[in-house]
Amino acid sequence: MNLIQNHHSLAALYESVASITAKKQRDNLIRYRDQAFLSRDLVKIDVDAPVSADLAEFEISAADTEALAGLFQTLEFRQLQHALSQKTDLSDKDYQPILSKEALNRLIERLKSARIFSLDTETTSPIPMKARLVGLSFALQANEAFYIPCGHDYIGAPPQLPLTEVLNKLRPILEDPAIQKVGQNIKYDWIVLNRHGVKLDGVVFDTMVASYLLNPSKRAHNLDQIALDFLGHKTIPYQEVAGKGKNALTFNQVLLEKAVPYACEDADITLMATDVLMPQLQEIELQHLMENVEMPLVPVLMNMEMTGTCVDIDRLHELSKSFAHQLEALEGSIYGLAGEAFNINSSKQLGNILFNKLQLPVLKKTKKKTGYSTDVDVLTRLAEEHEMPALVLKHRTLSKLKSTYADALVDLVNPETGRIHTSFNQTVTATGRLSSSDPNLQNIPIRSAEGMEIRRAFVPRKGWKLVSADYSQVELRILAHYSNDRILIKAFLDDEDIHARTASEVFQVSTSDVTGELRRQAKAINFGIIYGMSAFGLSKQLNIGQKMAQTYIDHYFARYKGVKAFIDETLTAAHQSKRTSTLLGRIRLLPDIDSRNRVVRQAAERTAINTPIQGSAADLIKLAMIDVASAIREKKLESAMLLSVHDELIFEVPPHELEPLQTLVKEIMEGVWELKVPLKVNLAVGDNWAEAH
DNA sequence: GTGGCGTCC
DNA sequence: CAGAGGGACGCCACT
Repeated sequence: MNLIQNHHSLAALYESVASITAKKQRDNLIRYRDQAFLSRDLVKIDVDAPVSADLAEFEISAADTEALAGLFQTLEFRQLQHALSQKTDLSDKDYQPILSKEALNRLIERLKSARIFSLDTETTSPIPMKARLVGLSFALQANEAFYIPCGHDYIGAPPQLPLTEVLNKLRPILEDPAIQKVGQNIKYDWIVLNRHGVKLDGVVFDTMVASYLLNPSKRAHNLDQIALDFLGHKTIPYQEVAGKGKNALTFNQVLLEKAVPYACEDADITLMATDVLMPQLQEIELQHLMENVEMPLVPVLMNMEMTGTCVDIDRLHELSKSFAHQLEALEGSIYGLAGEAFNINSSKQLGNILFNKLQLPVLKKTKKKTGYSTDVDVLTRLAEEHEMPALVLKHRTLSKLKSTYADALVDLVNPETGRIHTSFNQTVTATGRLSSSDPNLQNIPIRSAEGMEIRRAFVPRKGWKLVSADYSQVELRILAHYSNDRILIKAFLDDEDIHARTASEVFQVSTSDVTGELRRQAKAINFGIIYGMSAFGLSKQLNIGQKMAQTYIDHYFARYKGVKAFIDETLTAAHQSKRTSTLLGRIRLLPDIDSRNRVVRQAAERTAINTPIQGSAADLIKLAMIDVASAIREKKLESAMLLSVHDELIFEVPPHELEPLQTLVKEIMEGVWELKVPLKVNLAVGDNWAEAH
């Protein structure tokens, strides 16, 4: 039996079901599949493995057909199916364009006296640091919304109110903290408005963030999804308005006839969704997290993104050139050993050379068993038998550094600001962490010497310094707190080297006899505990036998009895409640915790253990970011928070603020929450990110 | 669009 | 007996 776990096979399943169901049903099924996949808690069906790669030949057993039939009859499915089969119905909607001063004045009067309203911006780009404002929409009550176009410039576009005038008139409302606003992904609009000279205030709710808190495991929290999930409403597809592919229009080119209903619907749905989401947050006690953590974090992230980070473009160019030279030399050597030229970046071609031509032993297949694995593990072991694998590894490293960092970062420098503006996404990770993209500044290299050179290209503005503040062993401290483990707590109270302490306990030697090697092994054990690693995993990690690994784990739990108890209790609670939660009450649903499939169930159990630890660390750093940001504002410091990398914050600091900034950051971060062990923050200062570490 | 791989915490 | 480590993002090849 094979569990449907990915989009591809689920799609295949639906395709095959479709062949045995009516045509109409089939269309709905196919349209349904994204949603079905999304709510992993809804669809969980075992089917026989595909008999061929051809999707059409996917076979389902009688029992599975029955299970599917059951699925089709669930209320949730039928509702979604119904919603999806509907054409968007605008007949009961009152959506109006605002084209005259009089109409704008009337709208403004209503906005002034509104209890709460939603707003949405339409722009020329999905990148808020580049977007130009094209229009704004507002909704004050359900089924009614207004769109103020002020930048549609296609030939024949009707006369519109000038952007400056619109913003000047709206400014007192938008900047009034007492007038409550809601939005969908409001950080985007906040940045766009900020760049157009309007400092939004009074933002109390973001539907995207709310949807995320209710179920952080969902694939997406966009408005279309929210409309479907929470309102059973099918929204106007963006493609219908702007087209798709390379012919897609930017919103300034969209006809008003199409723009008005689309833009109005966004504001309308946002407001209606707010009414549904707010009580749901209250019901499961997420309101505190929403009001005191996630919403206050939004403008903090906005400021970080808008400030951006300075990079030394010349250095990146130099590095790219140097990498290119080294890659060329490596290619020559590798082709020589292979006896032919091939694409080293293709694991398929590389596998052919290594395992067919050179007849090296196959140590591992790829995940889907379709080919030979050539990952770092395999190549490292093969390096003992042949010269080529080591050269390929070197090639991989340099190729990665060149393409992903040296070359890509340069392209993301904003021409207006000369800096790199990452996006911090607040609604992506299942645990509560932030993620960073375009570019991802949370995975800038640090381990290898060449990687460090990339990090060296991250610099402060002229005359300033970079300061980093990182939580020391924050996850293990949280484990100590949760488990109340005697040994762990004492170790942190005494500010011991935690991995050395573990080595001493597990290997039964005095701390003075802990060698580097023992400490390394203990470190792997500590992380293994947090991640729920098995004896198999540990044995692979440490290159020891599985028996030995199991012995280590047994020794660990014999010494750290509190940790053992914590894991047992957490699992019991998870099985009982089908969820797991963090220090601040963030939740993660665990639909698979009682799965009859052992692999699936155990994965859920690891999640149940890891999420409170990883997620609580995320809670704490988010709180710290909010407090540090307000302290910087209150003390009127020039220093700016630039980045957050899971347990670390990076600041750009003028020389005269170095001392006060560091004191303040350390105090706030260490004092952000009282645990049974102290929180510890390490500070570093430098002229680039490599030095400030 | 998916799979393989590698970078980070 | 297979499958056995949490969370991300992004590049390249391939289909």
